[in-house]
Amino acid sequence: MRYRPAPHGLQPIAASGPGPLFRQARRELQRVIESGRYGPGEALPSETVIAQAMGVSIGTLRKAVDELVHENILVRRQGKGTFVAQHNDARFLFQFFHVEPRGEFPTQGEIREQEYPQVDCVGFARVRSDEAEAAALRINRGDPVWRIDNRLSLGGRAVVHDRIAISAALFSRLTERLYLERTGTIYSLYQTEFGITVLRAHERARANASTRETARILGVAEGMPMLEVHRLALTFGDKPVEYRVSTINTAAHDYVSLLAKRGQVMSG
Amino acid sequence: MRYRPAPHGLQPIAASGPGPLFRQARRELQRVIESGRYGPGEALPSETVIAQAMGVSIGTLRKAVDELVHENILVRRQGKGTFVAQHNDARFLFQFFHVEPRGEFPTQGEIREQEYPQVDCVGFARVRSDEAEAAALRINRGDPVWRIDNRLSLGGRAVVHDRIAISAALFSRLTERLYLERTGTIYSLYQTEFGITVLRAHERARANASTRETARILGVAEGMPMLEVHRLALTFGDKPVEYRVSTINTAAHDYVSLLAKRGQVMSG
DNA sequence: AAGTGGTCTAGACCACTAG
DNA sequence: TAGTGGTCTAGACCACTTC
Repeated sequence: MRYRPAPHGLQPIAASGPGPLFRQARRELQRVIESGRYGPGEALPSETVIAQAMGVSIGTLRKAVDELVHENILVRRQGKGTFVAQHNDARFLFQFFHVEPRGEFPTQGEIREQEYPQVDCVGFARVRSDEAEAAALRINRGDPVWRIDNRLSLGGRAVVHDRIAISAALFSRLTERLYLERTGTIYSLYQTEFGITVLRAHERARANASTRETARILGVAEGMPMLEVHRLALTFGDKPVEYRVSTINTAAHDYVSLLAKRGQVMSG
Repeated sequence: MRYRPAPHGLQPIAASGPGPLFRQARRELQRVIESGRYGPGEALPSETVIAQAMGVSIGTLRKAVDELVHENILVRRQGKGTFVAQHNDARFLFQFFHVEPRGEFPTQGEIREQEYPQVDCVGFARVRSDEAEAAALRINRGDPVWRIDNRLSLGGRAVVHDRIAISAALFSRLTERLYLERTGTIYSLYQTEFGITVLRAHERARANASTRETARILGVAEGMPMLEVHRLALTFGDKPVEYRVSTINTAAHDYVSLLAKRGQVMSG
């Protein structure tokens, strides 16, 4: 008979590595998830099984899972199991979209129902990366990237021009057709077709006069004050995945800072 | 002998209220903190004492404290105790200041050392609230507010014009002198002098041409694209405390979105 | 040495989901 | 009914701070 590895692929935590036990358990869990052994939307083994496989108590294992749930890597569903997070879940739709119609600040715990924008692709090309793209994606200047331009509309009005750059080496299988015929968000495409999960992002905002190109795409006058958001999306290990510049017409819309949404707070 | 209440003021959790036990414990803790029984910077009784007083196990009590720590209401210090958070702690200095010199996105876990701005007051007056101030602070239009204008400088360059509005009824004891002679941030002043702790804030950003007033204060040309951040700062119970409009010259600086800073994520 | 928060355990019981 | 995650307990031991 051939040797058969444990079907779950989980290693017992023996050599007392650095840090507390629950953090080692967390790393081991993350290792298995990154390995692709459990894909997006799949259920992990039950907590008791994992705890036994790792040789830790269930309380310790739960603390490890808590951290991964908190970082949106896992999702718990009571009575069903613990699942690898996927981007087409409703709960992640707005994790990276922060433009809303202008309005008053919400009162009390009021939750504004958000609209997801209509996306129209206005440019798709394989080009050589410019300075900013290369620096953000940590590739060499001139290395090929896919550069995708989209117009985002809310309530029928063009509000955002997105220019997306992703490494052509990393997304070599990408085609315009694959992109246009996707269902769901582009982050869902990254995850489903390329196995790349966007976990978090850096965002920096500034004001700038609209360029001719953006003015044309959004139908505004050239030189209008526009809000420019530069985003670097990261996957496991803080590896850069996507560099995106969103140019927003804030005549009737706002960019809503994330700390606004719920009683969350930095861990410091 | 006179009856003497328990010195800590904590009530046992008897009537099984709504939700799980640790959440009731959390509410009871928050109640005592809001009551002012323990002021900013003061230590709470030890976890074992609190747990006994409430009649819950230490694990349950710790879960309650975990939540309050996560929302920056409490701070744990191993070996010393659990303390009510105060705003002049170094860890809260940048919780509400998000302007940085333009630069590349940080690589890996790199931590940028931030500079705290020099603040110069350029206006202090008691005026009748305008539409936006009244709506944000949930007072009647025309109700008096303190309106404070500051110029914030980084590296010797004027970068931000802050216009702050706070209810004059809520901060009736405020004087220009008290404001000017404060040590620390204005949030520290709210907390120390008025017992009002800012816990979190809503922020919305947009681009706008600079007004004449802001142009003068910051020394830029009128009509330049400026980044405008509207912030509503809240205390316990999501009660509004301060409405602030920050107008930022983003020629050489960025507004850094909070989700950038660490692997934190919304709780959903 | 004494007191604090931090970690870890082993097990009981509850709430939810599915067949 | 069986399996999952969610809560709660009681206690042991560790790491850090202060005296």
